[in-house]
Amino acid sequence: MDHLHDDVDDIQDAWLRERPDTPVGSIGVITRIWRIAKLLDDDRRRTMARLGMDTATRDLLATLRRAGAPYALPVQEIARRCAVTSGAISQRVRRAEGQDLVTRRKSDDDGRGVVVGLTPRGHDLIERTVDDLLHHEETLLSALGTEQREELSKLLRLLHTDLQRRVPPAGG
Amino acid sequence: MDHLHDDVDDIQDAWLRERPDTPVGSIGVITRIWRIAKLLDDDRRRTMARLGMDTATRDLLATLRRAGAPYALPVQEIARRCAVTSGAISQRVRRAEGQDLVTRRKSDDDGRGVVVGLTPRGHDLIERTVDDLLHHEETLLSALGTEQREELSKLLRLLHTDLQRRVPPAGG
DNA sequence: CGTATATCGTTTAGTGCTAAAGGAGTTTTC
DNA sequence: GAAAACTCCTTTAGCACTAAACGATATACG
Repeated sequence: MDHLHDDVDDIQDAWLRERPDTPVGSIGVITRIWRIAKLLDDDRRRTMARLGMDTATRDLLATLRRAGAPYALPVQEIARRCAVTSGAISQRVRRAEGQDLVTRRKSDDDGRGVVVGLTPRGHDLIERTVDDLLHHEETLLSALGTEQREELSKLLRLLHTDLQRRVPPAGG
Repeated sequence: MDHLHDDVDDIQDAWLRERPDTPVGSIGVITRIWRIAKLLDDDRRRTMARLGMDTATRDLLATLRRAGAPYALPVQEIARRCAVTSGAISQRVRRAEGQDLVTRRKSDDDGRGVVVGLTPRGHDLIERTVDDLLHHEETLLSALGTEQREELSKLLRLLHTDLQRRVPPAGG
């Protein structure tokens, strides 16, 4: 039996009290996902600040590193993989370029296209950061046992897949 | 039959391929929560824009409305309930005050304190908005059956409760 | 072919957050 | 009961995003 109770239960109860006919069923999932995402975001921002980085740059470098050699992708593809607009990537790249972490070059195939690649400095930096972060985030989930984590992943995957169909991505 | 596969599986597989010794176990939960939160955020922003509102103002008005009569709370308490800094609330209140949706008055008990209350206009606006939004968000979860939704809520509540202990709230 | 349409990346305006600093009022302590 | 410490709210600087507008190239079509 879980006698666990959180702020989100309060929110749901409050709407039920104030407006008994309003459907409150989505709150338990949606508001909790929001709140957890915010806590994780705040935590990651601080962790990155401690390492002299920021979350946006980390996301950019990690995406390029993960792509495998030669650690380069077109802007459009980075935007898709990071789930932000191409304008956001443009800004991220400009910032990272100024710190010599990435380079831009025109695409060979397409005169409009720009390919962004990791510099050695950028490669180094992400290499030194990614393990730290993933170890740390492992501990953030220690409230959940292996089985609970798998069950949670499975349900979130189902919801994520469906929402991607339902909600148009942030335009490009 | 979970032959389901999403972008997050790709991210996890890519790290495993590129750095076999890095612990990737947290990705399936944390990255998915992030992505889902972003999709929900984008969707809510658009829904609110369509209704001539914005998500920050909605959050403020909803918090006051939910508190019940007389629909007024001190800034500090709003910040806690909305899980943002008091500086953010200060800005939200200033914007909403300009549209005659809320009022500020000095607290009787504490010369430092400020109490923010809904105006009739603010009450009206949130009343007209909240049902629409909750009905809409109900449909966003329709990929999940009743039982899955309850299981998901339960696991998220467990994680949320634990993270609130672990991660310091955004100061303020 | 040449014009219309679409796509790619960038830029800009607008929004909204955190963190940190500051002014004002309150509580604690000796 | 005065000084120190704390709390409350606001303000500011800095970051980062979306949406929309804009040039530049690429593709499609009659």
